[in-house]
Amino acid sequence: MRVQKSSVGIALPRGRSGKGQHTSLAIALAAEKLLIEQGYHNFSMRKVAQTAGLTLGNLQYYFPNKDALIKAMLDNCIQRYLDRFEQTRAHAGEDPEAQFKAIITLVFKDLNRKTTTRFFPEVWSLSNHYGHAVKFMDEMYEKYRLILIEVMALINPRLSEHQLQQLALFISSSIEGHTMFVGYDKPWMSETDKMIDIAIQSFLWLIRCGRIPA
Amino acid sequence: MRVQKSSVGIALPRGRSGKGQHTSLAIALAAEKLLIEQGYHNFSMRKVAQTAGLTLGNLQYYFPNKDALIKAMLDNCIQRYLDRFEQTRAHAGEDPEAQFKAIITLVFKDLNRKTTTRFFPEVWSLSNHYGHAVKFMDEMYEKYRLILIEVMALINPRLSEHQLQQLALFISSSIEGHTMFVGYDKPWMSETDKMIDIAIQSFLWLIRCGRIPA
Amino acid sequence: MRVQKSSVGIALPRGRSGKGQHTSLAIALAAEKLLIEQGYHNFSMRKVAQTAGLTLGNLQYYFPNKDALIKAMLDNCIQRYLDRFEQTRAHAGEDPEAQFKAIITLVFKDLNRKTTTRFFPEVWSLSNHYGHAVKFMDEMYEKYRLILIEVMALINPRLSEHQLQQLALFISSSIEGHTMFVGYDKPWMSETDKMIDIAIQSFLWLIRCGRIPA
Amino acid sequence: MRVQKSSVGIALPRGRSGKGQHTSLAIALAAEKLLIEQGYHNFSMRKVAQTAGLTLGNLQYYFPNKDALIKAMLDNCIQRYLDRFEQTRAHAGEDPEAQFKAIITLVFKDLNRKTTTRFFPEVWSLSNHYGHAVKFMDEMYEKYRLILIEVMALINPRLSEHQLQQLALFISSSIEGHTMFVGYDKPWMSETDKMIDIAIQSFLWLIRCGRIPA
DNA sequence: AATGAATGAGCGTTCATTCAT
DNA sequence: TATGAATGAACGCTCATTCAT
Repeated sequence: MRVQKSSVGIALPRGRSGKGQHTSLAIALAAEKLLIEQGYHNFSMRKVAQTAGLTLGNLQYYFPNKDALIKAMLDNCIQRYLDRFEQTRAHAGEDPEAQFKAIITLVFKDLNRKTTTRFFPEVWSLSNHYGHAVKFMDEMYEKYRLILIEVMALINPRLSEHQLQQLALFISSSIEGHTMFVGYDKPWMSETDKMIDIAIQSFLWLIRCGRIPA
Repeated sequence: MRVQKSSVGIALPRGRSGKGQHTSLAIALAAEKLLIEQGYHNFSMRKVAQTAGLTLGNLQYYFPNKDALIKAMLDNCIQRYLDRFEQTRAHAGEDPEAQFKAIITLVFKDLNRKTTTRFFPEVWSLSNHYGHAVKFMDEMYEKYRLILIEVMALINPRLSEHQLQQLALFISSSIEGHTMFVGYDKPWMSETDKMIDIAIQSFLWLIRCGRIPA
Repeated sequence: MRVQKSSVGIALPRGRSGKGQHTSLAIALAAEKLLIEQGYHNFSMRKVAQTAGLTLGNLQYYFPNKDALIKAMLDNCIQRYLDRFEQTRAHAGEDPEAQFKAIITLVFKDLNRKTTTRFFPEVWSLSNHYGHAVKFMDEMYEKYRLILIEVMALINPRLSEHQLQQLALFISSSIEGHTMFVGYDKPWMSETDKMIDIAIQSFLWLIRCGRIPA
Repeated sequence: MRVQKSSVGIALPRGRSGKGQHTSLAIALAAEKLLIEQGYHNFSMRKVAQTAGLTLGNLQYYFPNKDALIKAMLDNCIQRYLDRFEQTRAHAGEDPEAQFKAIITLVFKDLNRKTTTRFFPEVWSLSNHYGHAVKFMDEMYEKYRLILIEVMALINPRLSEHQLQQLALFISSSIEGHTMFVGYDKPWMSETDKMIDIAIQSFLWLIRCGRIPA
């Protein structure tokens, strides 16, 4: 395997310096677009190459096999989602309850986006037979829950670490489950706001008064 | 086994008479098994044939194309899931709250089964690009919600039709969302019982006191 | 091979007695229709069975293989074309020249029919690799030429047998060649009458004054 | 061999640069050979690949589908036939009548070649269900007729454009029709010369004295 | 970095044919 | 006569991957 050398003499893997880095990113984005637009069963190296405007040979210079490409695509994706969470929380001001409401609302509204509606079910399916998707999900949802935990702890400081963990798991799972029903082009898309209402009510009730098991 | 061959010589669709009906069913089950075991991206006519112990040619005598096979598999599957709901409810006695708890518990526990954990994410993904999967989901979840609605109406008769609809949507969506987290082989599988606890608590609170939007 | 016995005790091949004979004919006609409508590259036992409203199994009871079916179809077809020639000639009255003009006109006009335009090129192509099509063509065109010869001999009795043979070959070949140009849906279809004009002129000139080689 | 690879890096269609161009041509020729040898109903990508000494995958790298291959084969073929016409005419000297005789003789003699006898009926059949074969025939025969028209106009300058068109159509159609009768391995192959005699006589008579409709 | 060429496997599908009933 | 079941081969096509340049 040929290795590119950067100007400071450190050996870099393919496509990690200068133009290559840019191309790698473009490929990851093209791959994500293709996955969303066509689904995993239409996700092929050839089509990614076409979507990215590359030749197949060149694509495979950057990502020598399909697994590597999927991994890169997921890695690129996870970061963007986490950034969104953090930003929302930062913009929601100091009141913990307002922060919580903002996050729940954000995540729910996000389900309406074609990108989210299409992307996650593919990943969930993928995670049943492709190891890296499992890792992707673990990392992503872990950080997601962490944010929820921090906010919930402010709302009700009496909750133990364990109880917070379980609440976060329940809440995040519940929201994800709406993807297939209120997502983009799904039959209950127009009911999203009402789902948010119900969700916020019941989640806040759980945080404040629920007898969450220890 | 009922034989539908009529005495007036009307042609039957393939695989609907005697031996054929049996083979058709065996194929649908083999297909389901394969989908669960290997995922949709490994779901091919050849592999279904192999799983069912048939030659490819013979499989395609029964199901002339892949769509027809998938349709048959889903149709076969939907019925079995709905039957389970009904049975559970029937066995749960007369108390509506007990019935509700039994159903929620059943559905949650069902998520632990490998079959369920693997099957549904594939269908959700499928439903983004295969029409019949959409229809399958619509029918299946509609009946599922109907059962929830009936029981909830008994628990709190003041809830309007609309409110019941929305509650059912929220509850069923929330439960489905746990598939990827407490399902078979998933990292939080052992927390299932605690999730059930939380779920039942918050769902019952919603049914009794929640200000569900109209 | 099972052999049916007729009422007089003579063994008949499949499908030659009573209902069977009728079905055999229906199959031959369905086969011809399919060939014309879809071309030889879409000509399969299955499609013939479907066109004829039979099951594949039953079709193959009458014609145990594809060759036998094609043979039957061609045999059935040849007779109908020859009958048309004879009838035309009979209806054209006593004047030989009028008879000749009538035949030429008939054959040319026949090229405009979808049936003829589509059928013959398939047979010509078939005759390059399927023995029975060669035999079909030989028989059919031989009788066709015979009719031309009889009429031409009346127009110019000085022509030798050999000369008549060659004239008939030239004339029939020339007309057949128009199939691909003035046939049904072909670019020069509307010029058919003018081609008939030219053809009759030049053919009559040849018959009367041409120095046809001996 | 000209190499078309440009220096500015513009992507070329597959098989147009260097080695690829050579392979593309070899494939087209192999395809033609197969069509002639085995007929269209035996014309498959696999057999073309085998004839050309390629793997199926590689053949489909050059021609991504069967249509593209057939198109390339026909396009390659048409040019060679037209070149022959032009050459013949050029070599026939200045006398228009001699040119005409030379062309008619060439085309007739060409029918005796296995290549021609087998190729054209396949194309005629193809043109009933494959669009590009229609285009192939239109272009090819149009140029063919154009050459005839030019020569005939010199023989009899009084003929109108329209009359020339019709004569050319009649003459070319008539000659084509002989393919199935005096072609390679056909029953009247040995009579070719006599057919040429008759054809030239009657065609020249038509050109000079025929009352060709306006 | 980038391209074009090549391989071999697998896919969904159609088909002629055989056979038991 | 007629039907349904089954086989095995072939087809057009897409694909991941490898390699030379």
